[in-house]
Amino acid sequence: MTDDHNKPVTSFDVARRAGVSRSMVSRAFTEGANISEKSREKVLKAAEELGYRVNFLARGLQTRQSNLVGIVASSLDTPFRSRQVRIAAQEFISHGYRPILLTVEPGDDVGQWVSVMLNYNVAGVMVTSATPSPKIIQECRKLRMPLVLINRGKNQDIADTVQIDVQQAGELAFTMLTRSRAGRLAVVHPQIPSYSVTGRARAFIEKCRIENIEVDEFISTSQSYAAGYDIAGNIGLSLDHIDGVFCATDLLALGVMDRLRADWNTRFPDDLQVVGCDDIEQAGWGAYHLSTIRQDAEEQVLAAVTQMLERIENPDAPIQHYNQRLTPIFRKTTLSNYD
Amino acid sequence: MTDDHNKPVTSFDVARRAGVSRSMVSRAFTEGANISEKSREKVLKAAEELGYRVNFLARGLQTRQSNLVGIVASSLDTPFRSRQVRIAAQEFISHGYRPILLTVEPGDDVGQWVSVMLNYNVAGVMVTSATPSPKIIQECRKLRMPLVLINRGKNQDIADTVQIDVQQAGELAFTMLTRSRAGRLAVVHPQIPSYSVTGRARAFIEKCRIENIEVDEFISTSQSYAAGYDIAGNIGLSLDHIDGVFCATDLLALGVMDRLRADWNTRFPDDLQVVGCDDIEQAGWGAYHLSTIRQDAEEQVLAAVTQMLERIENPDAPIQHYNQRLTPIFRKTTLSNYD
DNA sequence: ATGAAAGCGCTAACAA
DNA sequence: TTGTTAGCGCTTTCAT
Repeated sequence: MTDDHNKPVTSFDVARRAGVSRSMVSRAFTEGANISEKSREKVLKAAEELGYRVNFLARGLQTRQSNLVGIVASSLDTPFRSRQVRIAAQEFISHGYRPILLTVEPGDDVGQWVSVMLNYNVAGVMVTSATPSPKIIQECRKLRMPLVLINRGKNQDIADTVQIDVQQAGELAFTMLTRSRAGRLAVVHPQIPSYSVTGRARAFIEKCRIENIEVDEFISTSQSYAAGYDIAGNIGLSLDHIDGVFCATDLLALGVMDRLRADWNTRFPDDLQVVGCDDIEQAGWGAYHLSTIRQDAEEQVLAAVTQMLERIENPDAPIQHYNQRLTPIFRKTTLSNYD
Repeated sequence: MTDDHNKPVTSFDVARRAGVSRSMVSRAFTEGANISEKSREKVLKAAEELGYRVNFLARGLQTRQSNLVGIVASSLDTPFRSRQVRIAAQEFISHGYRPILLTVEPGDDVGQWVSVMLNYNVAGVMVTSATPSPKIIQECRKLRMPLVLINRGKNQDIADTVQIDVQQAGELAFTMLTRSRAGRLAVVHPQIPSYSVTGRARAFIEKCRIENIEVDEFISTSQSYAAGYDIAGNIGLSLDHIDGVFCATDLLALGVMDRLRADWNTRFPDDLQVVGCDDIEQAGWGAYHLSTIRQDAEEQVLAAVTQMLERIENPDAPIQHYNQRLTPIFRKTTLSNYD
């Protein structure tokens, strides 16, 4: 305990103290290495006394692989996204990887961040935000750097992806709304296009066309609660001829409901049926009981992590696309369920 | 473009292609290095063509410092925590650091994770979850590894901290509740102790004692919405003699409100005044309009990041404690404001 | 301004 | 089972 030196302690120091070679130190800290129990204990003891810790960066340099992975995500403080990230981080960690978290801000170029990850020799990158450019995706591929995209569309089959079936989402919403009472519908979705969110709205509209049901389209400024609250100002004006609305995002739906209740005293589902999408925790809260389409974050992220681990294992395997199952959740903003 | 080799390209390859030495490549990628503009361009061009990227791990090995930092957080998918983490990540990134995110699960030992960070030569660690043991804190200190704790108490002055004044929080809640109508109060807080959450509840109770006001204590199983919803079953039974309740957490408050509305048709603030703490986004939602005590996540995290950067700069500076300002937010679950 | 050489802390191939 | 040697990819004196 007398070593208050400032110098970080290296394997060399441990080796000397334990009276062995540096290799032995390395072996003592390597799973399943060829070393006698006695030596290992000797080394571990010396290491303990010196406060030695393996430098993973140096190890990675040598083994040419790090157990770092990248997670690039936007809107991290949004319920659905934070859940995704929590699960992803947890899952990676449980597999021995350490996630570097890169948050994407509205103006950012996702590709830039993916690119930054390359500097760290990460074992792979998971992105759940805007879609990186094909160019950067190509680069990853060329560098054999595993890349998995969540809900960014199939992207010309050049990266592994996990996504919901937007078509199914749109149709499901339609069915949930019209099952009991066919009527005049509406959809609200954000202005800024996004594969998954815009996609489900488009699919919904398409389905309405096919079924010959009129549908009003309300464009919000974003996918947030506040955006829903705002746009509901317009929806309120059309309340007399709309009886069902599909909000492309739960958050949007919650905002819409609160505004409509406040300014028009709307009752759900009697005056208006509402269906959201995602199934965030808040959708189930007592103030809302929102009927929605569940996109299971856990299943989604687990699938993505699995894809990534598999690709790390085998970089040349064919591209994979995991299509996520969607589940209708009937709570109290729709009139009836499937029975 | 004909180099589809599998080998990662190194500074050596770039040097050869550019017809210079490896040192020059290094210089070309180093801010303010001694290199002519002409050479730099030459190198950059060659690098571009080869798809070269500096290996930060190797660089870190050499310079003995990495721009990695650790964030260890629990309950990442909770509104307040996810906001903290989003801001922290963003802030670190904007300062050129890359955050490694370690999520702590209920059974986990925080110290273990802090310890893991040490393997990566991180520049520092921020923890916003359970408190690491004094032992690990000491170890960090010994290794001169910057460590900043958010809302974990002052911890015997051995680590930098940012925290709210729990005393003030408790008193503020008391004042908000009793300003207009003194009465019988209650407090709900989670069973599992935590410096900040338990602290404010204790302070509230203490204040009640001092002011000679009776206070009922309800212990919830956690700080979640669901826990609030559950415990409200008990609160409902006492509704006839309670007219104000302080929930140690906004989430708890929201759960309490929903349950009380559902089962006892309680109106806020007429039947019962409620004050939460944190000021998460949902507290301001139309369904709640919860009066609360704001703990500004942005200010908090910025302060923590600043502390960390300062300590990286100067490891021997005296320990710092940042006491965060609390702001009462009067919305619609209390009868009046300060005026 | 540039190049040669040494070394960061580690692991892996090879000998013994 | 253990030690020796040679790098991993980079930066950094120190000459030139």
